[in-house]
Amino acid sequence: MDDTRMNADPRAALLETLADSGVRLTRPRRAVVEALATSHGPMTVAEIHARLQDRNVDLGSVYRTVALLCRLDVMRSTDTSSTTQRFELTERFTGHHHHLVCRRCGDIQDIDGCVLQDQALARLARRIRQVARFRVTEHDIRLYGICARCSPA
Amino acid sequence: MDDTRMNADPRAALLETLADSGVRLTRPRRAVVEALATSHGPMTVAEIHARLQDRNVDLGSVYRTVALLCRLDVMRSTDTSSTTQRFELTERFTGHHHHLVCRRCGDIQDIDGCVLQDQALARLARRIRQVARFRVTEHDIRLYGICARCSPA
DNA sequence: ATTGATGCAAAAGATTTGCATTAGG
DNA sequence: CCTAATGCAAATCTTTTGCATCAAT
Repeated sequence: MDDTRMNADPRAALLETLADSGVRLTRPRRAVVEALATSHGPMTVAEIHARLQDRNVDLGSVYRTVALLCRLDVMRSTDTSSTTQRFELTERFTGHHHHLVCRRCGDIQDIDGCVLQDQALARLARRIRQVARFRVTEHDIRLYGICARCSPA
Repeated sequence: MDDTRMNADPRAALLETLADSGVRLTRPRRAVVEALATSHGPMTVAEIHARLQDRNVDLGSVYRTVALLCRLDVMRSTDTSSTTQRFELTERFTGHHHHLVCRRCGDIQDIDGCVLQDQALARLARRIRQVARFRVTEHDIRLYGICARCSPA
């Protein structure tokens, strides 16, 4: 596990991507970018919205902003077992990382780096391509358990 | 990756678990067990229900059966990026396995076995317990890409 | 016969969408 | 000024729940 997290503060890069894409830099979009900049793991839309309390942004606009950022390949919806989607910045903004998933509260945090050997991964991908005709392009390791806040003591 | 899938047909074990738990062995429950027995990966409730077409089982009853099986630790909700939950049998019925997740259609299939070295995993878990106070109990490796059916040719 | 489970329908969440109005460029 | 984007509300989709009725034991 190496410790290179790409962007401690991806704010500038995010705003630049938005500007380059030609969309308007609106108050709701700036607000969402602010919220994302300080996240330590995938967030639900409601969580993002909650960080915008005093900014008076409509929940629907947060949904639309997240959808926009997904189209721009800036965010993606991560896997969750719950009925509520969670979104995170793509790895070009966060660096390669994996996830700690709490079985009790459902919270997900990032862990930087990767324990999979490139070599082992390549071998597996080749094998899967042969037996399942499935082309592997990315991977995620998810470690499930109980997070600090949910731990008995 | 070793190839020990625990139960080619978990049907009997499932029915036995239900019987042992003291719940009634009803028509809808038998039907759901049938559907699960032949799955090759996590399914949505709608997909399970679809396999029951002619059996005339209410969608709500499928939801309730799945919830029951989750309480009995027979199934669990797996992670998905979509807004629709997917459920799979727990590893005591399927054996340890990981997942191939299609980025295009969202379908998820199982891959038996594991590429993570026990040793590497143990080291990582220890580290995470120290730095994040998070107790790892299970893990999943997810390989994303494009499945055979979604592949151009 | 009992009572747990079902079917049906209504309710609750999460997400998406239509439309009149606002504000970014 | 022009029109993309917002706010608000209605619509949609998934999942949960209440209740009268049915069927497993």
